[in-house]
Amino acid sequence: MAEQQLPPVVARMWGRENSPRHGPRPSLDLAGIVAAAIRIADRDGLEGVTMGSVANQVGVATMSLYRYVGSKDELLIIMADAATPEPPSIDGRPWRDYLTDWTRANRDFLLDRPWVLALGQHTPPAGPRALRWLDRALAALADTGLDHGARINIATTLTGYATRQAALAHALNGAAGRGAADQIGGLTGYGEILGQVLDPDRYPELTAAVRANAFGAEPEWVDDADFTFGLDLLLDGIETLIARGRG
Amino acid sequence: MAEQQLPPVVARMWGRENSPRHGPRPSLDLAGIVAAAIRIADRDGLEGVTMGSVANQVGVATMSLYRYVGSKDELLIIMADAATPEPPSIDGRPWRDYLTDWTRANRDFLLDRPWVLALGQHTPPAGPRALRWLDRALAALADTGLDHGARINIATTLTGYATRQAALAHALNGAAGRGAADQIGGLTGYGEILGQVLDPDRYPELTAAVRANAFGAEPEWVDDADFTFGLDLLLDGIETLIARGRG
DNA sequence: ACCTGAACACCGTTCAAGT
DNA sequence: ACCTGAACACCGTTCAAGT
Repeated sequence: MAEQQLPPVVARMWGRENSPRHGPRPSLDLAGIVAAAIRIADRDGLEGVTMGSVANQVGVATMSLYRYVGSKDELLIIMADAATPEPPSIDGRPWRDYLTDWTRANRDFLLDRPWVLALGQHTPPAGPRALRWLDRALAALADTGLDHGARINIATTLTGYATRQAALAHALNGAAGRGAADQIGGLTGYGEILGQVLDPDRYPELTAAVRANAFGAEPEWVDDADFTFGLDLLLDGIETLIARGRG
Repeated sequence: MAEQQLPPVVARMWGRENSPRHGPRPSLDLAGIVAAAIRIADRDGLEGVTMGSVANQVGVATMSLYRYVGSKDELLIIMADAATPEPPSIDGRPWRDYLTDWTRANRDFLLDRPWVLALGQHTPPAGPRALRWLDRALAALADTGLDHGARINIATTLTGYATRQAALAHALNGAAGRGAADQIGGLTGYGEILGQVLDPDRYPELTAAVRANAFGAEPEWVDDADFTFGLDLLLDGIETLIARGRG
């Protein structure tokens, strides 16, 4: 009975549609459609993903897709989860080692598939893959004495960090993009743009930062050293918290 | 000469288009168009914002807008910046006090205008308002002995945290939405959904968390206590860093 | 029960014509 | 130099008709 009140998207992500199954066998399945859509997104970005292009890729009429997904929005949500890899495995490592790896893998996956970034994180994790990541982070923190709420919070904060970092790196490196957003980051040099536009009276600190070349000509300020820097900030905070709980 | 190579969006955000100015006076200006678009987004969300609806709101034909913006994408980027308030003022407060306030104000603004979340953070900050926020964060950290790179990094991490927190809170509270994404968060009870869907063997830790009621029936786990919790994690990390630099 | 052709409503953008 | 009507290409979605 409870099954019935699952939101349709969630039900579909977990293969829980009630499928009556008589009459002609379906010539497709959701997984095939989603895989095709992911292939298109990997090749052409998110704006290449069209109900038409997906149907075409799968060899079917556009309207047939509506037998398998409620709407394009639904398809996008399901795609984002299906495109997420498995989290790294723990192998008995201490929590700090593992979560460093976990967060970096999270960022790397988003750099590989930047279109997942564009899909936004407006949805609490609800797909099988997203929840695996959450589960693994909780497992890594199992022996720290932190309660479930704190552990969930930490995992959330770390994904947030990975997401932000990936978005920034992508924006600054992404000379490839066609959209208006991509004009800002690309080859032109972010620091130079700021230098041209800032009034030193209203933006004194930023002006100083630009003059100190804090935004190098190359987008080095979002490279791996910076990633580690911010991550260690977070992990130090977590370590403090654990010590406090024990002390 | 340098002015010329500003990306068009940036030039427009800072009022730097080269305006030849003869012939009939324009009956509109960018600011008016952007204000109208923001009004629509506040009322109807982002999907209410259409070149047609904006033009209508401003009393002009749809195509006239293309005299003022290069594309709809550009308009959205400019909107996001224009809708950002001024950052809180420092008033000589110590960095930790101020950055706490700064981060919370950042989140609150995004909760007020959730459509800015949907616009994504795929662009490095380039508008007058976004850069004011960055400048103020740098100012707060001026006396800490951290270099520009570190200070920029910290500001970035804190905005990332505010964004993530706002996105999550909005998703979990947002029974109001129409999209497929909003079905997951709303009234149904996020914890209940997880409970129905999780296989305890593959998701042992999450299952335990759900049983421990870590995702209360009310979405209390993204409330203010949680916000402060994660933020303090970050600030503790920063404090450690500053102390290390001085020691 | 599934697939599909035709059709609808809508939307971003271009262009040539007006003043 | 600005505004606009007409038109184009495209897209998500519905529905009734086919098998």
